[in-house]
Amino acid sequence: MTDPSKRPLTLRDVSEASGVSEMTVSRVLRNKGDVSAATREKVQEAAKRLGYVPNKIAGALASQRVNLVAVIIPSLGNMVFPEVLSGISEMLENTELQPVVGVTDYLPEKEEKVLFDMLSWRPAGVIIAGLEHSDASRAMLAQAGVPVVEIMDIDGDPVDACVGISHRRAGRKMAEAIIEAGYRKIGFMGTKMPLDHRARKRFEGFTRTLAQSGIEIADQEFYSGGSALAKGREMTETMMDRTPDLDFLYYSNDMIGAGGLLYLMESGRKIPEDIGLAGFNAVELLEGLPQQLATMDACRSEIGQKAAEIIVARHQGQADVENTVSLRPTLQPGETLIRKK
Amino acid sequence: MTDPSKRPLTLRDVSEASGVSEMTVSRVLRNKGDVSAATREKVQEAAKRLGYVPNKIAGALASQRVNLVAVIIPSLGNMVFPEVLSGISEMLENTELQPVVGVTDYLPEKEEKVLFDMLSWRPAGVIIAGLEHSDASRAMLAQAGVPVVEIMDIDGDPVDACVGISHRRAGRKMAEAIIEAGYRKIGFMGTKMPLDHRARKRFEGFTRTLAQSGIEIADQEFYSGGSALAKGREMTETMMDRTPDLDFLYYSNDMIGAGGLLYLMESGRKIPEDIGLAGFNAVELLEGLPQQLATMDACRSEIGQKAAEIIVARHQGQADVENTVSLRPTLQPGETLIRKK
DNA sequence: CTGAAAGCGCTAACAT
DNA sequence: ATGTTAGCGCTTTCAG
Repeated sequence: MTDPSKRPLTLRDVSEASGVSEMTVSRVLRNKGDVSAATREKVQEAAKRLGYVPNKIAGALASQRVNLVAVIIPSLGNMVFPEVLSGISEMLENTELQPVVGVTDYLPEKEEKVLFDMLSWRPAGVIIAGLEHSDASRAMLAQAGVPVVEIMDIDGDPVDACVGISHRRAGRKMAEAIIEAGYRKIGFMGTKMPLDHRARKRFEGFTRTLAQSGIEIADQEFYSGGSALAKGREMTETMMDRTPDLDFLYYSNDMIGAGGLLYLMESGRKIPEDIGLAGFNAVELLEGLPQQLATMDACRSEIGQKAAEIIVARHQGQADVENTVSLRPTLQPGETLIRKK
Repeated sequence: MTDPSKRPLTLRDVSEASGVSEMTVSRVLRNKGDVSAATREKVQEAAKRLGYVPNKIAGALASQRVNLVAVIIPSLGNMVFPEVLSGISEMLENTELQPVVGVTDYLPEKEEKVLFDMLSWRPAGVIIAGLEHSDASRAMLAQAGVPVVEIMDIDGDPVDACVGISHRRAGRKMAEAIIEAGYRKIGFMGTKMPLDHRARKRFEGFTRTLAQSGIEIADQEFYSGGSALAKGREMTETMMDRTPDLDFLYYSNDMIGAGGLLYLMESGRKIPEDIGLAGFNAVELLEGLPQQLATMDACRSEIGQKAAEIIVARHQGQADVENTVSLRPTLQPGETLIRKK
């Protein structure tokens, strides 16, 4: 509030200062239509001198155009989502569109509120994490009248377009790799999942595939809140005490996996001979661990890029844009998921 | 673009559907002014049935009021900033205001662009990281006509209000603690700092204080990009090879510090007898490390809260709000900064 | 308690 | 190449 007195400048102020009509000033400032070099000069000088900042609210109302893309994600603390955002920003960089972020904290009611608030600004498109939404949210998305891309997950029924990986498949692939490597007594650790549908789907794909080989999860443990690394340690200790003969631990994310890894190394367990480990997400952090944790890349950056690409294409009027983009995560065995013995 | 045909609904549509004047519909939807329970009912029913989403663009233009607070930060990848954001969101939760985030990637030109773009939406306030801005940016902030809070840092000259810690003091305090603990041969590792003013100020405070005790940094190493944990390892290895008799390593952030810690433990160094370590930021991650790294809390969450508090107070017309809030980071010695011998 | 009229600051569509 | 006119969808203000 440095200068609370000064009313924000309007086009009119620039018009008067430059002696050019408002309309022409508007043209110059938007690089629209033909304007002589001379007037253009005058206007730009005046605008800069006054420190004019256009009022997009008025502009948007008049033109019925908003260059904002609503991006709705569960959390910023997860690192996964900032990376998706980077992908989006990158792709939007050279367009007129720009992302605006809303956070839901994994709460459907909050998602509903955030969505409503963002839609009330009439964005040019919506990118939203997940395929599970309340009825009200789905209705809003369906009625929005702009492109909607649901991201991260493809196991479900998108309102419009979707870009992501199959988490069920990811769980299945991991199970297959673990069985293939000869592990049999498997423990699972993850977040309490009622609202983390993707973690839940991975778990489902995982257990189902094990079941097909006649294997049942030997132990499991869930957490919420706190330092993931520390939780990974704690849960691993708890579980190994409870079920000492486990020969593999599957973690629903890399951070708790890293905690488990550190714990087991300190306990003197031989990895991966004695016990194997795997996480999920391929976070950068893993590169600095004493041993490379097995993981699976969730294609975070590509998801963001592809989603943004779809929004841009649709925004430009292309109707024939692909509607579902299924990305394939790659298994990175690292040094903790290797044929047993 | 699920239903590209349907033009977004307007107040008028709700008005017609409910048989109530636009004005009264507007009143109901905003809970403003007195409306009889009966009409209120009718209107709400109609609005919900139609799936009406108010147009904030029109509303903002008419009322000259926008409930958005621009929050401009260098990066989302740093974890520091999401935490500041949480503090802001938390504080704004029960007000009519809501944060909108812009990211600068530590680039002054991008900051200028982001600021310009955000100001063109006429936000109710601005929270922006750092005290160093281009002349153009400072001018925009000064002219914005809304409260501006510069955060993270207080060593400098705020445009309006500011909330943060003194990074010079933080560097000094760490130096004092290290000297006090008896370490003398000190190495420093950090990011290449031309644009990270806060890291630079910590470094300055640190070296200056050492100098006063006649100590000079014995070795230093800088990095950019890549996995911070891995970089911490690499740099530490490089430095210990080059200068084997170092007895303390000060890292400009906890992630590289953690990498260094893991590396040194693997190398069989006794910590903190043999060599001491410290980072900066008190990130949650540290809780899961095999040994608790010394660090200093940057008061991230409080900074966000306080900044938001100032915006809210000013927004409500309080002119007498404190202008500079200096928070005091606490040194957490952990297990890696303890009296030598 | 409810309604009618007059803009908010800009741009689309038409002049000139 | 430049200017004029009429709104965009809502809220403010003032009348009932």
